Amino acid sequence: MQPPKQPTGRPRETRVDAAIRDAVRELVPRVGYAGLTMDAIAATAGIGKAAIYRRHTSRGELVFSVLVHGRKAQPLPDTGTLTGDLTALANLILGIFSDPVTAAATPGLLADLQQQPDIAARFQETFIAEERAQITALLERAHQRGELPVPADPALVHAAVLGTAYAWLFLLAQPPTPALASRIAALAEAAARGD
Amino acid sequence: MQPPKQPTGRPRETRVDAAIRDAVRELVPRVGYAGLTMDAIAATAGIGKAAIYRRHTSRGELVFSVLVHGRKAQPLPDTGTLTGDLTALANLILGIFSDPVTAAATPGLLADLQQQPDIAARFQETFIAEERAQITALLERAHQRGELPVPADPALVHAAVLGTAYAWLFLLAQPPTPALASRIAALAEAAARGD
Amino acid sequence: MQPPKQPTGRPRETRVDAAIRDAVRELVPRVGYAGLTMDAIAATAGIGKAAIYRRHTSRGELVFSVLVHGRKAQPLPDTGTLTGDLTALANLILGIFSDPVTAAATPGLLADLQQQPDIAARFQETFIAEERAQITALLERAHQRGELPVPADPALVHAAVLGTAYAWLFLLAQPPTPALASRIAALAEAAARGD
Amino acid sequence: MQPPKQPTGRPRETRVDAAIRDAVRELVPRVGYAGLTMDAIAATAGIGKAAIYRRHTSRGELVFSVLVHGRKAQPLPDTGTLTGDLTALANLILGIFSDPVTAAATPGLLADLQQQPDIAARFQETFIAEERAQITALLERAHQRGELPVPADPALVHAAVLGTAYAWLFLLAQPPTPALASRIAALAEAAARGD
DNA sequence: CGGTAATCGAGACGGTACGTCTAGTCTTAAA
DNA sequence: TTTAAGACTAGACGTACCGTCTCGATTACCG
Repeated sequence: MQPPKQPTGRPRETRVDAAIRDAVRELVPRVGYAGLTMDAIAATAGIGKAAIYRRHTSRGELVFSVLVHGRKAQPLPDTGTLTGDLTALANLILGIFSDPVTAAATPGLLADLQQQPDIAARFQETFIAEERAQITALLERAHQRGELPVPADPALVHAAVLGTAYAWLFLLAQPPTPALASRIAALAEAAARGD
Repeated sequence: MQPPKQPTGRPRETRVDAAIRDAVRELVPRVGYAGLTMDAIAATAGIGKAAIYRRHTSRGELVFSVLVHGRKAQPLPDTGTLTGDLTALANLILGIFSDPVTAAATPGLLADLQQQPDIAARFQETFIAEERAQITALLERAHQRGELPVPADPALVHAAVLGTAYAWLFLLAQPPTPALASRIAALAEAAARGD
Repeated sequence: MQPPKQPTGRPRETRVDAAIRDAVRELVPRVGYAGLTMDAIAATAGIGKAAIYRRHTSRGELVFSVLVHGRKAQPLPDTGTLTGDLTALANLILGIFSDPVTAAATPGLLADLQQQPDIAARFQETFIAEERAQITALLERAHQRGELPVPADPALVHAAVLGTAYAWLFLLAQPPTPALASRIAALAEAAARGD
Repeated sequence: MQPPKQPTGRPRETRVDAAIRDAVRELVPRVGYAGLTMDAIAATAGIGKAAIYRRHTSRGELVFSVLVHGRKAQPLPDTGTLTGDLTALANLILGIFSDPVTAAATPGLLADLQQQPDIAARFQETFIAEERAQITALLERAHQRGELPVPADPALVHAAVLGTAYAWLFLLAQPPTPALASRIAALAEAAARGD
């Protein structure tokens, strides 16, 4: 473990980080992920491009950091039933995907992950791992309550909830219905029971 | 009914279409969707760029035409049971996603669909609509056999099968397991039963 | 000398040659020499590009043929005096350069000559050689009349008349004045006398 | 009087201007004006195309700037006689036209002037105006010495010297002879005397 | 309080792909 | 063999973007 390197020189301005974040959030819904350019971000934020590259290594890493890494973890409530917990999870995921900024950026972000292993790893370690921990916990609670006779596979439940929501919105391009979360929860519960 | 427009001038060469298709199939797994350039396609195919742009309006439309539209429809067998039919469907979808060319291109292609409504529409009308028809048919057969007391929602089954497979491979980045198809089929069956 | 090769098949249509010539003459003043494209010529003439290339080897050769080679030789009158003959010559050259089509095409044509030795040779053998013959003849007549004690150098007279007119119009970009021809004739006469 | 516009950002590098100039001078004699491409200039200069377009609006403007505008004015000596001054002028002009770079570029450059009024104006204001000033001065000196009873027309002398040299080299495609300069001077002197 | 060092906005830099355009060739069916 | 129509290869065009670098000015800490 290296010593925390005493910083010298002029300190970075928090204002710049905020301006970058705001500029990305403003631009992504308007021009899309593919139309997002570093020059436009810098111009919108009123900063220089060097200030961005001092904080982020590439455009993909920038968008990832702003949209995924910068997201505050949303805790899931313990509703007391497996169905309730899974419905809350499905609602949470649908909420994330329905946010205009996330919706516009997600497919492009996933495309970038294919080519950039380091960002893909961070995606797994943060967003995916956090969700997985929540799922593992709620399945464990259900197992302890006796709702699940055998321990469920968290990966399959994860894929079922996340994938069905993603496919509904981005592959089938259908608007979310009020009942969607509970229907996703139902099929995820079936996946958990393994029947 | 439009008149069959008498073609004049030199007809387009089938050889060029084939060369484009082969070049894309060769390049995509090697350089990825983002690294695919029109110049490289033209050079690899041994043709001029104008010949590509005469046939395709954009890189996204080109890859879509080659990989999605050019795909021959694969019929699903009637296995006689809902479980068997859904397992065959899951296997078919996993097979498509596991093809090296498709796997390398799919996330990038889906990202492009967000920005290009015309291609998105063609994606819905071809790939999605064909799959939907197959799903609708197999659910109808199951209903007639009495396996499904009430008619199932094809859209939810579709999202469940397609999305879970997609999430497993591209979001969770896990290798497919031998049991994956049958487990996807099981949760899709639960979605079909609506329980 | 090869036999005059008996032509077989469909004979070439004179109409096509005329259409090409008219199209070039129409387009050159409008779009300039640099803006002249083979497609535009073919479209304007209502013919196919192959019909042009069957008659001309390149764009430069086409414009040369139409504008220089296709020009009917204009005979100079024998005015009886050196001054009169040279003034007629200067008027002839100024007239050629003042024609809208020739004016728009000449600088571009000369630029092409630098790169295409075969066309440059034809330019020398036709336009330049014809003018040179006229100049040689009028100088010879003046010598015989006693106006020129010693034979003059036709090349210098040629350069003086042709060059001064060209420079006035295309290098100095000045409009021709009524007296210009006689003033050019005067300096050419000085060049002929060698004083 | 406009404010001296405070420059911000990274200043342009002199090195780039020099590299562009050198590349053009190297390429023009080798490939000709028509064969000169922006890509080749950028590659030869070892710079990006954007650096060229940041400085020059078109190929014509680039070559003009490098070859005409970048030329250092060559002063004419006061030889004390009209003949001597005109011979020096003719030698100067023949020298410019005989430079391999200028010779290869001049006809193409003049062709471009026909289509680009802004460059044509700069050509008049720099190259032509400088020469005209020199000619006006030497004619004035001759008038004051009594060599010219009436003031001569600088434009005609200009056209005579410049045009005869141009025609000799580029229209008649003849190699310059040792006596050429003095013969051009003689006919220009006749033009000055107006006889 | 003056020096050191990293920051800031601005924008030029090399490199590369884009989609368009042109030249000159070739291929069709019809004449 | 010609015709009109138009597809073909090859390659330059001028624009746009990425990620880096350079400028003068600014802002903290350290001695």
